[in-house]
Amino acid sequence: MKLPREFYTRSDVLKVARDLLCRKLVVPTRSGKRVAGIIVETEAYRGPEDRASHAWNGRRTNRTETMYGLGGTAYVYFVYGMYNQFNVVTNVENIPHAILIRALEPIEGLDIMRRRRKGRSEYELTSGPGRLCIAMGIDRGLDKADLLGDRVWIEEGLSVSPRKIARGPRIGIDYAENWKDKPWRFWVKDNPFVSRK
DNA sequence: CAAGTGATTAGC
DNA sequence: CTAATCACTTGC
Repeated sequence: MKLPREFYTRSDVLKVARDLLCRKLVVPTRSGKRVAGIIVETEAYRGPEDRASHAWNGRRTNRTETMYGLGGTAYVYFVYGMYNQFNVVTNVENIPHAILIRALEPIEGLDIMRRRRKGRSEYELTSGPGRLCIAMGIDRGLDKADLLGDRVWIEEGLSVSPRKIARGPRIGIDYAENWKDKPWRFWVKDNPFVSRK
């Protein structure tokens, strides 16, 4: 079952980021096979007040426009000249909240992932936001894709026990001044596919 | 630990 | 228009 629209349009992005743990991210291939992974690490970004968010201070440009869309939309952008990053837009239209998916545990289509990440160990397949996009075949063609559509979606998976959730500061946002230490990164405790220990 | 890579952004 | 930056990964 795909997660319903109401899952994404909730107003508390931190809550949605936690709830996304242990859900299943699915991308079908052109030949109709499924590549999928269990979400084990997320980060919440709460524009416009969050200095770390691309939509900080109401910044609304060609790239960030996607974040102003309806909850349940994919926000995929390109960084460091090499990598795509997959995010989930939350909240209602015109409130630019989003959640970065930082790590997955591979669960379906392992053969396809291994081919796309040739020479990498099992743990390196999807343990990082750039890595998982390569393994899943996610690129900017999926920016603005509806997560209730058929190009990329998230299924219920399992709901996670609160005891299994850890939280801490977000990664790679040293520029974010007083927002950089907020514990808005969530992960599944002891899961070996989390991007950093 | 630092290079690499090019889209995006701010600032002129 | 130009220059700096970047929600990262890899190989040294």
